[in-house]
Amino acid sequence: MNAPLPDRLDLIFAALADPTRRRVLSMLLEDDMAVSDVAAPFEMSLAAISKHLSVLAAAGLIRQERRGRITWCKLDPDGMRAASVWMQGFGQFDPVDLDDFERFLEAEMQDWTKE
Amino acid sequence: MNAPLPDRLDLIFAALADPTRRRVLSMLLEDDMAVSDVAAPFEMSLAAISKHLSVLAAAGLIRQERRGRITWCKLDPDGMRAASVWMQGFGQFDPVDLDDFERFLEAEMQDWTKE
DNA sequence: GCAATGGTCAACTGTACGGTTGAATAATGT
DNA sequence: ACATTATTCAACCGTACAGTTGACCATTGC
Repeated sequence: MNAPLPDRLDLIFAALADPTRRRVLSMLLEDDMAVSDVAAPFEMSLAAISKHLSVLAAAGLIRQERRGRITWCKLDPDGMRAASVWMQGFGQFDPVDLDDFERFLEAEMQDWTKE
Repeated sequence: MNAPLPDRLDLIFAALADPTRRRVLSMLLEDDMAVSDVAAPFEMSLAAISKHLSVLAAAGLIRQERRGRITWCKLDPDGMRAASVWMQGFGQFDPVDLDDFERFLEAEMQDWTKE
């Protein structure tokens, strides 16, 4: 069930390469959500979002738990941490600047709403 | 010239999603290299590696500097750091464990030589 | 039971990607 | 000048991916 790490990194980074999926992750950072609720703010079909969620789940970035007829989506930080640790080795081991992170998130927000 | 951040993250994560390119980055972590030297340990054509290097350069993960007839490839930690910072926000802000990183690199190494 | 809601599956489309080969460009060595 | 080395370019191939639509389960409400 646990794929070799390089393959897992393939899945994780490929999953993160899509802006829609990154935006979904940011949404889940605030709260667990049902699939429909995740899909609501997007302009694409529910099926498309469902696929994106499958990609994120396969990468170990989220976990989906079906309860009744709704499927809850929950962030799974373990997948992300694996990739993050891998990447840290290239950044000259600088301490992480959380202010930077907030600015980045803001920049993404602006992009979603600008169009 | 500086693309909006989400687009940059697209490029960065997409570049990292390929195991060949991650392996190239690990090689460059040890030393700057000419294109041919980068290509040597791989079983694919030089042109293929050249393309991979272009992808990495476009993502801001490496920088290529042509001197004479050889093109030197050098790791550019800035691109990676941008993505790393973005990711840290999802990992519960845990401190980075460099021992983990070394184990990960080893795992990748094993995979390259296994076959 | 029946209709509505929540989500996935299947088939299709267009486009991007990883790889190949062969020719082209440019700098070096003799 | 000429051959060699270093690298890219161009055209092409197969496959994977993001999106669509429509049919297909489940589960809940009346």
